[in-house]
Amino acid sequence: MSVSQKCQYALRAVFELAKREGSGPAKIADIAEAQAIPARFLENILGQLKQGGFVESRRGAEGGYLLSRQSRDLTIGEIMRHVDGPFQPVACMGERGRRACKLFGSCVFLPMWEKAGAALSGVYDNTTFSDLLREEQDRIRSTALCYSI
Amino acid sequence: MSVSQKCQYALRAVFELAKREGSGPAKIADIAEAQAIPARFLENILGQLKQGGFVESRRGAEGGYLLSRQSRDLTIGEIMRHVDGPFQPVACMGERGRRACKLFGSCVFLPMWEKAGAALSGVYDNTTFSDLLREEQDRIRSTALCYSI
DNA sequence: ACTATCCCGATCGGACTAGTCGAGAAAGGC
DNA sequence: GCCTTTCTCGACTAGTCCGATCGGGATAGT
Repeated sequence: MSVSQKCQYALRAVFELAKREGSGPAKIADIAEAQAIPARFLENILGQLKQGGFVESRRGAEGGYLLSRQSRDLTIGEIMRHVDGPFQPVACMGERGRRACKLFGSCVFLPMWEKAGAALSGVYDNTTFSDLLREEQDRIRSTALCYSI
Repeated sequence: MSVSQKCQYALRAVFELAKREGSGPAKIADIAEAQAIPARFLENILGQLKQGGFVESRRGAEGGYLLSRQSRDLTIGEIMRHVDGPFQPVACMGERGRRACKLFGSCVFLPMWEKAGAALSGVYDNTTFSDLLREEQDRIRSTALCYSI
């Protein structure tokens, strides 16, 4: 049910990179400040995202991180799965857990857990970072409008 | 995302009570055995369910627990909320958390978290214990059919 | 009185989460 | 060649929460 803090940071970091798409590498320190993430912790997270092939890094002066894919092809779900694991409400889903479950195959709840996991996938896999980007744009535009009135 | 072990036990316990609807009180020990729940732990859980008004108890010999409502009017979602709390993927949903969030109202992700929570509610609030009961009946019937062939 | 059963709070170990740290390696400017 | 900037990697830690257990008490039936 709940999304780990780490995962939320990861999403915010990727979102920040999406914001800066095409503006060269972004430094850890800058991302951290922009998104209110503990800088030292963000190091770990970006490392993990790099391993997953979501971001690339440039070292040395003027280095930093870049999105390796276009934000329009990058879904929230992909990042979440990579950081927090698959959308399984309970451990006894998937091959590994099913063996350990004492009620084995006959669990009445299993179909429901699967529905729930699918429901989450439905939300998270159908939201891309460019969707969020657009939403933020819209929001900024509407508040700007408010001020102008 | 994940449902606590305690909550799974709670659901199984209520399910077991639903199974025995109309057959007098069920003892902790019996429920525990039937559903593979640590008996001592189940005590806590049933106590909590009682406080929530989901079950009633009878003390002394031939005592035990009973469902206080009919299983057809009792949803999975109600039990889950009472044991694990509301369906909030992140802490910064709801009045209390929103104040603590550093990105305050301007968080791009919030609408998505709300959608996710609603998706879960959609699954869990629309499943009653009698639904599960019926599903189990169907499953038993179909395996019985298998054997007879 | 005796027994079966629920009841309540305290407690505990172990896992996991969030976060920190130090030292090192590559890239580029001078 | 040296220095600065930046990423890189693994180890480490403090705190929190979860699953589970326990002892002793209250209560109802026989």
